[in-house]
Amino acid sequence: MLQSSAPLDLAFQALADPTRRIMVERLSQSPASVSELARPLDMTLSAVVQHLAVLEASGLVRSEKVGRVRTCRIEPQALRSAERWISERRANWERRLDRLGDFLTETELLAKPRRKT
Amino acid sequence: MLQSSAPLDLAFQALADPTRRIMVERLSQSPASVSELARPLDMTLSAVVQHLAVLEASGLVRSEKVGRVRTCRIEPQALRSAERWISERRANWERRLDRLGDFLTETELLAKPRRKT
DNA sequence: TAGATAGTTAAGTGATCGCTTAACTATTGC
DNA sequence: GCAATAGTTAAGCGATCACTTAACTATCTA
Repeated sequence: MLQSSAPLDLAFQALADPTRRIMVERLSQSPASVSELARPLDMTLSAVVQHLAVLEASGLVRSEKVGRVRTCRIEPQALRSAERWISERRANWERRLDRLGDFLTETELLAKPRRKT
Repeated sequence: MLQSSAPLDLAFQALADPTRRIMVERLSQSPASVSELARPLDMTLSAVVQHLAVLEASGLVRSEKVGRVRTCRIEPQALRSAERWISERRANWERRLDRLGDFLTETELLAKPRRKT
């Protein structure tokens, strides 16, 4: 499925890289400049800027430049969308398992009504 | 950051592809065979098998073969880990925003104690 | 047992990724 | 105004990705 770039593609793609997760982690504490984001990372500033571009394209991070400093901050809405997609699927599956459990219990009760549960 | 393949890398990587999200979506309804997973997808069975391998490597999906049919089902635990990573970061950020809000309100109250809020 | 069904595996291909180097621009402090 | 700071951009490179084709292995059914 070539070049789909739906919002969720971009968000999960962005979160798939450990460097970018470190950046998100950092930004979840407080906003930070590009150099601050780069500090703990073992790569060139250039690489960090490129990661930042991915994060911004995904909507997970927003930034604005004042003077020569670009300040980056997290955008919780995009985070929420990704989170919701997962939780809905998981919830759906778990609801189904519950119903199945109920069904099995019922069936068992009908088959051997004397057995205590 | 070459070949890190931590569990979260694999999970988000797996979820980044729309085809694989369709497969997870399908599996969140009920278990399914490889061919059933392939039915709505516009690609060869071979490609679907390869996507399935990615999903299994990520731990999001588990499968077992009986006779010539491989039945796939969702593994909610891996889904939960990914979900939790996101929700913790988001929660962290939002808690911070709340504290900031409180601080600003307080400051405002101290500065202009007469103003009603 | 022959033919259909269900899936597997390997090899190849073009596109995208994650990075580097290098050259550059804009801002700030002395 | 000059040097340091902060970030940007383009080109290039090897690795990985999402496929395809093709050849193959089981299993089931008539």
